[in-house]
Amino acid sequence: MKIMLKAVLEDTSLYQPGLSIDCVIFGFHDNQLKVLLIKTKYSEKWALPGGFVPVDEDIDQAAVTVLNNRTGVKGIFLRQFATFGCAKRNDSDFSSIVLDFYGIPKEKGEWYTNRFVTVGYYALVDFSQIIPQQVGKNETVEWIDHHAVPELILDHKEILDKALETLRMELNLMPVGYNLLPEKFTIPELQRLYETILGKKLDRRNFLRKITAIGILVKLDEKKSNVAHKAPNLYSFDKQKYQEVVKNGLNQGW
Amino acid sequence: MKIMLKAVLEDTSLYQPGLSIDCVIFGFHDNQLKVLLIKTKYSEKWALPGGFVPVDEDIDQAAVTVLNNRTGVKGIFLRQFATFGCAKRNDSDFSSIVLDFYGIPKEKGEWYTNRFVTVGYYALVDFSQIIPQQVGKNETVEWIDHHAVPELILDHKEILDKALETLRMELNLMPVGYNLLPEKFTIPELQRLYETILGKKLDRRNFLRKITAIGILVKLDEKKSNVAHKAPNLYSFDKQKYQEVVKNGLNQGW
DNA sequence: CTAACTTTGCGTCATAATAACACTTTGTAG
DNA sequence: CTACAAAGTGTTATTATGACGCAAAGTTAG
Repeated sequence: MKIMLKAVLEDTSLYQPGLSIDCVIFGFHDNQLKVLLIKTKYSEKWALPGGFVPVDEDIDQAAVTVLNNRTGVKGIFLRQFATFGCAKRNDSDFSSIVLDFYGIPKEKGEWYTNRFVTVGYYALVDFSQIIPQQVGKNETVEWIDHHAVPELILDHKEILDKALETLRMELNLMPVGYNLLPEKFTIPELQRLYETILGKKLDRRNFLRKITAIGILVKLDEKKSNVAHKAPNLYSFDKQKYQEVVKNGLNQGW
Repeated sequence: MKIMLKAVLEDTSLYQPGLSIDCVIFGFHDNQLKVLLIKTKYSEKWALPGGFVPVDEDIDQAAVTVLNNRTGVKGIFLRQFATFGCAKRNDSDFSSIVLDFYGIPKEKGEWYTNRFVTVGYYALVDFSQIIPQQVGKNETVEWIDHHAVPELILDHKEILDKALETLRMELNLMPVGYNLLPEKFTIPELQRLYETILGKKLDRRNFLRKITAIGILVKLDEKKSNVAHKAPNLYSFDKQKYQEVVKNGLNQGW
């Protein structure tokens, strides 16, 4: 949220006032659902990667920019899920600390101390292809297991929770995996992804049946190597059909 | 969106800049899904009821205020569904027309001519209990069949479409009807509500089976009177169970 | 008054989707 | 070569769904 705050304050007229973007960036590694978080130097707490919205730019585009800055990857799954506008988001103590840290005088930082509303986006990215980008010297970017998320600034925890809740719900409407797994993967890996997102165990055999019934998987003539026990078969997604299903949706209740 | 624009411009520091609320208010009458729309005097086009956000107020609360102003009813179903922030929303031609109409000089109306991002909410209300409220003398408020929606200002049509799409999707996650129907209603009425929202016919007998299986209906010892043909039985919702199901959700795909 | 018609209410039946579970295969580790 | 762990491939019982049939209740047309 404070990407290039200094630069923004140089000419605040270029940015939408009182509006920010926050991204919940999910990755999958070691059977863990990871979230990309930022450790700021001006606070003990962590934060979601975020940014501001140029006045002449779509908010969706601004979210893409945030994502590119943090992950260096383009063309990934990104979806708006909610907008957060509690009045108490206006934590002037917090913004004062940030301004102090950067040595910005209060008059100049007034734009930033006003009440902010933030639009939440969540992204699904391939962990193995993303090297967290350090933006500026004053923060560290890290993948953190979603079960081990430390205290976050402001209402970022609430935003993160809502993102995960939305992702869980969207699992019923679309397949997931194309964006979170490498090109080639195994069914057990895909299953563990689902289990991790849902937070519960699934039956191996029933999972296979349901997931293949969707018609988005391509069984490769290749097995995973260097694994303990029986080598699982490798699969990849039929990108064409995958996109179709994402677009048209799965189970329609009515 | 231009409720009390004049009053707002009196002291713009009290309002969140560049941010508005737009409400898609659904009602059900004569087997038609109705939307509450505003006919403004300064344009041939219609608009969604909207408003601005006081800086010290939650956006959800601001949406409630809009709703109360328009329908005069409190405690109704209201849900945020998306935020619209296309750069082209910044239609300066449009805002100039509005300012001209109200006779507001350009300097004073600068706050309003800036680019706006709007948060979309949709509401479900009992048509029979709502008398559209006229706010100010320069606009008319009317229930309009969602199939007969005229041309709307800016991207309001897109917002309306997205609201309906969201409502359709949410039908798979929760029951609907408590907010749209009168206290007592018949199964055929409820079915027609579902059919209207979904835009397709449902089988009478299968509908009854599915809807009763949810366990939210109470069969009353009373039949609808003054109707042609066989008098249908009246039902009401078990409010307790209804709320539970809305909270916990229906079909879990996984 | 009666026959035709419309709508409601309550079923059935075949099929599809889901949950629960058993056995075999393949490779590792000791 | 034996024990073990994970993968792959079933089966079966139960439930949910979709497609219909038929009788009851009330209205309308002649």
